[in-house]
Amino acid sequence: MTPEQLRDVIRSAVAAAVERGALAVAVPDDVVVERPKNPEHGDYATNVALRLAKGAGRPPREVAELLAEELRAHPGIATVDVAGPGFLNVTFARGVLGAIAVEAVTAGEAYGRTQVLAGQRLNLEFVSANPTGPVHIGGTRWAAVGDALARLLESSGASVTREYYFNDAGAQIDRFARSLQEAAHGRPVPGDGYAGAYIDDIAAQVVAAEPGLLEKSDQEQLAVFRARGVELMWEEIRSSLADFGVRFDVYFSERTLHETGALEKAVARLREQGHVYEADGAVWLRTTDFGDDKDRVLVKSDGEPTYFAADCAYYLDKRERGFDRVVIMLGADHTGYVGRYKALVAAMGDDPEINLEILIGQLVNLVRDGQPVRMSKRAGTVVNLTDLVEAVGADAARYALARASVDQQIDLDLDLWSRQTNDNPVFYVQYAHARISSVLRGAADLGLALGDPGGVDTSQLGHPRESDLLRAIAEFPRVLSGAAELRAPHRVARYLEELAGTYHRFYDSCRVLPRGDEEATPLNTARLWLCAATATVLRNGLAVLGVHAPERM
RNA sequence: GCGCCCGUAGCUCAGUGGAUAGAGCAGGUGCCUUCUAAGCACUUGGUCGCAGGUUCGAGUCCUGCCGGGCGCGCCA
Repeated sequence: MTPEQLRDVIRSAVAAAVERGALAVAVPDDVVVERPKNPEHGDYATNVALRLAKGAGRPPREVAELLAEELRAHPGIATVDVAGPGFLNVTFARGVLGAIAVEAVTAGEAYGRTQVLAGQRLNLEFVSANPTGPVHIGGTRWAAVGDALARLLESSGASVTREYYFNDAGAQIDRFARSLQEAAHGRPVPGDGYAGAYIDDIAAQVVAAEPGLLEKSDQEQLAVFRARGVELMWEEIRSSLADFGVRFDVYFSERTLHETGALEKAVARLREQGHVYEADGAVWLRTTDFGDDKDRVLVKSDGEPTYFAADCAYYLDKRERGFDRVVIMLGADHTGYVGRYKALVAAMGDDPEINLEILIGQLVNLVRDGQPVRMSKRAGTVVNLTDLVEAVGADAARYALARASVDQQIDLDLDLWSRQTNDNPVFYVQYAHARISSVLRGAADLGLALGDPGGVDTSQLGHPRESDLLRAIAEFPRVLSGAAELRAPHRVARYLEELAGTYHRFYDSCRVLPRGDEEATPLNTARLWLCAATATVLRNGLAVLGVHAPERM
């Protein structure tokens, strides 16, 4: 029996008590079933009696006793105790918990998937780094977290489009092109330009591809550096993300918004809605009508559209593609955008509480020798995605970035991570998987197979460490759906660390394979299923985080 | 000044109103002739920033204060 099934059983017990007139309450839709920390509190506990007591006008313990009586009649439940202020502590009958191992193995890759977000069409935008340089450390965090979130949402039944918005228009592209041009001529880059080895590198590639370029007119040179430079930078970004295991469904170019008249269309729509006005020679959106701090300029007095105007057009485009909700991940340095973005959605006639979700993540600080690393583009001390992957490997990098809450600033110690030792919890988790793989190989060598699911005697699994492991495995679907709803991929990582620990402790006290020339017993087979189930969950969980589950370490 | 995030063990951090607040690392003591010791057991370490409030119950919710980070352009 899974916790979800127990929840239904408890709800039925409440309904039955109401039915026979023993309890006068509304049957709750949601019943909380939790895994008690203290093993003396049974396999599962519920606070349902505490919650119903007030409505029933009776002491919690009395309500608990009533429900306990109903629950005891269930064949899968061995004991029900009323404890403390009115908790119900439930212990399953022997073998009932063990069935979870069979369920996990049988479901395989599907174990943990739910339909809690079924029917939701989501557009998830993340990274969206400008093509004027490599993906920096902050963008790398969003790559790791955003990709994990996308997988998490999908595992809960949502339909997700991963999107990258790519700012290939505007002044920063002009500065980028100018920087390339100066570098190609061996001149120092302009003060407001971009510097670094990658600029020299791309400049050289552009020149190599366009013989005679440096003899052409200034305007012609700039045009070529702009077009080819962005293209090359773009390829580098995409390939570094691909090496990181992150792919997007849509790469959306800002330039296309300018070229297709989408900006004008968006401004026209906002004007129709009556939220646009002109002042000081500029065109404004009255975002203050929707809670923003101040109104925002759409078209500057020089006639040029603002970045915000492109945002409006981009939102309109997403909206017309039929998404229920537009989710955008931004760094903490973009917190100021939330207000205006909500306002633009409202001004378009949509509901920002329903159609928009902005996830703000805190920044990543780098630390070396316990001292903060001052990053400077000009000094070339920027650490980017590729540097991080080279230093610690993609698995460790992704795991490290995804295991922290996005609300938490990360201090990434470069020395620590480049040591690549077991300071890194990813090894702890991966090691558990490798260890299980080794046991399963050993079983195969002995001619031991899992066999038919119906042939397993799950009642063999009664050791406390076995029960711990089964309960941990049973949590997985709830961990995934909870993490998806809370947009908190780090919960998956933390859960996997706990599961790995639970397995290591099981392994330490429960021998899986028969020793020497012993005959295999039903207990060996049952434990083999338990191992396989654990491996399934570790694989599925690591897959959500985009981290490999090695068979050997 | 205003807005958002954070403050939990020596360090880095978990903790969706539940019972005795946890993990990894660091420190100490043990455990490999048999399934991977990248492991396990035991152990040291806490006024959950401070003060009020809400309730059967608060690290978690509310208010105020203290401390740290980020943001408040006709930049992108």
